Amino acid sequence: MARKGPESTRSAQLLAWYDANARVLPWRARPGETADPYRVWLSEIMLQQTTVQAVKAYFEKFVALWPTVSDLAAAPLDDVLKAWAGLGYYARARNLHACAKQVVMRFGGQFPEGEEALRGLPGIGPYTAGAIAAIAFGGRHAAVDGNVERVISRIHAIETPLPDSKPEIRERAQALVPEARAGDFAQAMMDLGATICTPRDPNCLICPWAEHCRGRITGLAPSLPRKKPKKQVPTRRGVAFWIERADGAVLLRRRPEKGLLGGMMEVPSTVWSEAVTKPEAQAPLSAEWRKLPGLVEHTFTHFHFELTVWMAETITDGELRDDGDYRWTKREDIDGEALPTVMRKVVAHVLKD
DNA sequence: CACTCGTGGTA
DNA sequence: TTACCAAGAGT
Repeated sequence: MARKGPESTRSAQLLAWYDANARVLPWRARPGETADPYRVWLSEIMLQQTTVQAVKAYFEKFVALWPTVSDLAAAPLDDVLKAWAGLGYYARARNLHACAKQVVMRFGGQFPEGEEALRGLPGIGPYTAGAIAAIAFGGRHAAVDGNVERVISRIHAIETPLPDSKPEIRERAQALVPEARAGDFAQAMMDLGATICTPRDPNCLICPWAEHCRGRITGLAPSLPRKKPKKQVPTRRGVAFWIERADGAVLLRRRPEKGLLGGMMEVPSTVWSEAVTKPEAQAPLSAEWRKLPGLVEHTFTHFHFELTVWMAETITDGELRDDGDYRWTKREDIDGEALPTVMRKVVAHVLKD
């Protein structure tokens, strides 16, 4: 048998560090426990571009509501969207539900073990496929997320900016994955990135890889990985229409399946653009409008948003101008609706007066 | 490949 | 306040 290379030495060092420092997380199997692929998958979807802290409560809620993938697959999509409301990136919730149904229909309720098969399921991309294959099934796969990109960029002092450096990073990450304990190794890499090899001010003094980290040795570590500059975000504006019926119910509308906040509920609003012209012509119905003072502000990933609120009361509900997916919701039921955060801000803005 | 797609925390 | 960032995927 060939002598083991430097990669296996480094893998062993990191696993030893992990055994002593692993974080305890709700979705993570304790030492000796068998990983539950459903919990691994659910957590990985929720953790996409989302902090551990934000995910914890949602993860607990989901496993309480739906303990198995079959339970989740059997739930109405709207219930899933309601439970996901506030977590963001709502395409994940729709793909989560679609994926659960496929796992039941195509795989008898058991997640496939292969990275390739996992990659073909909705919402599972290169990172998540590798993570599930390694963590849930022990396959020798790298799970290359933002943490791993940072760690690998630093130990090899890769100065090529992202995303151009992705192929090299993936290659170097895969070379480090040990024959055994690939799942622990994947989680160790992420723990290292989250607790020591942090974006700002990395703590190289206690890093298990400090000795041979090219980034630390050259002094480049804190400035890595380099990234291509991103364009600045524009501002969009709109008007939301808060319409109350005589019995106190409020008019809500479901957004289109695709696009921003797809499938979620909203307080009916105009188009969102730089300048809104003739808001009253875009209202769901004709009414005497009262403009609420103040603004609802919200920042999305790629634009800032300023929403003003117009209010009106109506006697009947048979005068809607279009055949949009409207629903009258009682005031006390609004909190339970699938409202994204920006729309909850609208509700709070109206109710505070 | 560049862009779209949320939210909350931090310096 | 602004900017960046966090276990990315889909188009």
